Amino acid sequence: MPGEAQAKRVYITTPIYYVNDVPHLGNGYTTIIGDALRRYHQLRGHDVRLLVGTDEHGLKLEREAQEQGLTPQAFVDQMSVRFREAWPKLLVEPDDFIRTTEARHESLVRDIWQRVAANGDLKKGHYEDWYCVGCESFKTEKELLEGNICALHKKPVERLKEETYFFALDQYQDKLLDLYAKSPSFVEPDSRRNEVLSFVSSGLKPLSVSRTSFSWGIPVPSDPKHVMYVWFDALSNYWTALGGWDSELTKRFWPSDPHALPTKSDDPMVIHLVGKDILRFHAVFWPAFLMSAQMPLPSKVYAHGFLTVDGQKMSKSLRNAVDPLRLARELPGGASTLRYHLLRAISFGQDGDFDHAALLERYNADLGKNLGNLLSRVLGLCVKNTGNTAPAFEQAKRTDLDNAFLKDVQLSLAAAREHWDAIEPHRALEATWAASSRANLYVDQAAPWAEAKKGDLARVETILTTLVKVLEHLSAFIAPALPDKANEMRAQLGLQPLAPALNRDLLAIDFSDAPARPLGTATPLFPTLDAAGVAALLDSLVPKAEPAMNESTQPEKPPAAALPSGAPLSEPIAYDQFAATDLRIGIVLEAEKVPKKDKLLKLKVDVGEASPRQIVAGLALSFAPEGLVGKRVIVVANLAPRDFGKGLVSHGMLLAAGESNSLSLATVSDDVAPGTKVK
RNA sequence: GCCGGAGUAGCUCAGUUGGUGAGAGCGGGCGUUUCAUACGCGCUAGGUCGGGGGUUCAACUCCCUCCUCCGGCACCA
Repeated sequence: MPGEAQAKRVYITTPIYYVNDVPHLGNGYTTIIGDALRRYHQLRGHDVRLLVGTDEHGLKLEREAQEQGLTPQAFVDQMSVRFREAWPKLLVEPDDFIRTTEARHESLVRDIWQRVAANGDLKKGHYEDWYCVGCESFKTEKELLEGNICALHKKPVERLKEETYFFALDQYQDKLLDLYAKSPSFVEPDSRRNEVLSFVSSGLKPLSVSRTSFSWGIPVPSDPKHVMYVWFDALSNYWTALGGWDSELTKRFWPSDPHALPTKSDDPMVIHLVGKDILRFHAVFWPAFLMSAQMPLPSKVYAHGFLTVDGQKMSKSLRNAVDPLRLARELPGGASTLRYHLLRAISFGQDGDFDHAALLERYNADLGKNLGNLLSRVLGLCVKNTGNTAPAFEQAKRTDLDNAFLKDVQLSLAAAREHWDAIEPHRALEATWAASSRANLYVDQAAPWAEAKKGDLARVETILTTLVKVLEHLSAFIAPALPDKANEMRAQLGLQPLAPALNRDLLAIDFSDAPARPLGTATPLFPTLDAAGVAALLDSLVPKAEPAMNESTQPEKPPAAALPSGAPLSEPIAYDQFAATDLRIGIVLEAEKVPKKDKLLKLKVDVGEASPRQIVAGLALSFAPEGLVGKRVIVVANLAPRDFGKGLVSHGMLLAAGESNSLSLATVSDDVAPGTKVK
């Protein structure tokens, strides 16, 4: 459209999902939000782009491929397809799908790396620490659970020592704080912003950004025995997917000024949607990388919460049991119903509960009764009274009742737009449905059937055309959440499908006069479910309760297998060094939880001495205190006392092995006396 | 333990700079209309606004304190 102002530009990204995972409700949720926002902006006539993709590098995938006898590339190829094919089934239509193994990505990541290096922010050094294959990252000991278990993946970490490049993250502490201060909406919601703030304020350390211990990654330019740390690689996708330095898309969708704040109004809005678990990478590392490379920053990192399912934590098993694709197939109203519920029921940004019963209630109440039935009754009235046409819509014919109705609708829909702009889908939909409720009220107030009985056809026509006009608007306003249903609704209203175009606002509220026009054929848009139908669906869709104990007391148990075979052994030691450790058999006499310390138990242990010792151990996630009493344990008896503050001192430690939440205490048979030496 | 957030009707939550009798949606109960997908509309919640103190003419809204929940950090040598 020549001559028109440039459309507002919006670039929305979801995380690229690690291909070892599958599309599940959690990442489906993020992706649906992204698509709903994309559709909203598209309807407003904005220049919008949605990027999704897959993260395909790392040790974990290299090993997985090996186990399956595939090359890494072949393995990730087959895995990536699952995501690519999943999203359209949720009515998600991304503009691009980036894979970190694509050449277009790799070459540009190398460019970024070189700019960061040129800026003097990459230094070679050595790193030795625990490494979690699941996270693709080193863990400080403080981040690990009892028994060197990764807190996120509940799997044992490995001891790795290797040459690595360090990124000078510490040099960016002040600049990041400055960014958060000057651009308060860079991280949202506020509670997450505070967390980021406190993390950065507490001090940043250089960040290890390369590996030499595996090869499935992007080689470091000029030092190809290193591959890039997976986050350096992965985060860059948001930018590389646009095509790089001088590409058309980069100019359109990435801000141009590396020194400007990301809120400059004439720049494109770059919105990263992320789960709260990966906020730090996006809100700290990513802008620091970009600053170092002297590249412009995104506008906003929005971290949403986690979902529980029917009030329960989404464990691995549940996560697999709640399959969004299956819901999209089996729910009445299909993917749109799922989308609507996710967008409407969960306050975006907060943790939320995905409740199957609430979903069906909402389907019946909001979709079936409130909106679906409204459409049905209005169209039915039109068939009976106006020859299935929408009569001319004319201001002059309207009464106060009609105008009050339109005024309220106008207010609600305007509010809905504002809420979409503010990334508050739940509020936007609430406001949209307020307009629908208002229309139901108006039908009753205006009572066109009564006017028809009186023979006042002109009045009937005015009422019905007013309703049809509002339904037209509703059909567009529901489209971000319920794209297919929006167009079905429009077909019934005798309208063409929504056809977004740049600078054309399809969510404009237009109550200007319009001529009469024919309507389409009415058919229930959202057939309501009766009680039996609800029960049957619930029975089929709700994951069956775990047969064993409930989740909270018995967290998911990784396989009993210990460290992966690749774990390097520690350096050999002489016998004397071992002998210096005085291991004794002890019997637990008392055990209690240490208040305010998640993981600590305070024990009284008889190690054959005059009086029992107090030992503080990080066992609380695995053992109920009372379950330990009477157990024989192996105690490191000559360990220096350790003070936990407030007079809580530990005299020794216990040997334990296994998984974080299901630790196994090293023990001996019952006939060994306390104090017996172990060697 | 430190930092942050939150505790308001059965459920999910709104409640602006402190001020007329504390709200919405859903569910439940009662009533009612008949155009409609047994759908709509109206009425109905006797809630100590987590507990306790305080400031004030006046506090859900400010201060202190305690409790609980949720995050983040810390805590297992």
